[in-house]
Amino acid sequence: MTLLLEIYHKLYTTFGPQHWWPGDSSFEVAVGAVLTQNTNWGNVEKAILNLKRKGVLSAKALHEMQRDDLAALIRPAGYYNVKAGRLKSFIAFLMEEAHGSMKVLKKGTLQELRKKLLDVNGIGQETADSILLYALEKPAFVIDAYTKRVLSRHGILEQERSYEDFQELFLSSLKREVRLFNEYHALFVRVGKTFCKTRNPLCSECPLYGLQYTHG
DNA sequence: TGCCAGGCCGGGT
DNA sequence: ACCCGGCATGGC
Repeated sequence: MTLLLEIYHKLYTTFGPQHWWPGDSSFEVAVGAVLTQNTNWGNVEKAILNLKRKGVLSAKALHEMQRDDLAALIRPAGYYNVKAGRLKSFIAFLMEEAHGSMKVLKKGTLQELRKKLLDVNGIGQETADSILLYALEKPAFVIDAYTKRVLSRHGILEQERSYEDFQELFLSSLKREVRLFNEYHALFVRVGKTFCKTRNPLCSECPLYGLQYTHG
């Protein structure tokens, strides 16, 4: 068994299924992906709840809304002016590309959609992959701060390495399945939150403790 | 109370 | 090709 698969099994055994991504629709998932940029998920939930209460959690409604009005609603998510612009950029793309329909957008291929998403202002690699995986159900492996931190703390790949380097690690050794990629990334967030906080050094409580030490 | 949270952009070197 | 400042709220 490969190292990456072994890590997956250890995490899954410890934490069980994570049931990601929280959201009632693929559109909501995509909105959440933008709002959660460098932001606590709890704050994102408050922002999304505001949109739901106003009845504007749809491409059409948000497309027609003024940027500043949207900003006021998503205020709890932080960076609200920036994120209001980013949401409107994404929605303008969705309207242009798929008449505002996530279902229509889903018809594209992973590579084609990834390239187009990266051209949208405010969508970088992690957000693009999150939308691809969790909203559009394409096998894109999401690399985030937790993934990098957990892997680097266990001596598998240095934190300074690029997004592509980390992603290649997974793509080259795992079967490209949505179900696996979904659960795996969610498990990294889980283990990161539980045992791998920014401040804490490598901790012996972690299910991955003692896995592999190539340095440190 | 300061630090942190499921990044990204634009300008500078 | 990197490096950095800016963007902001809420919870512990």
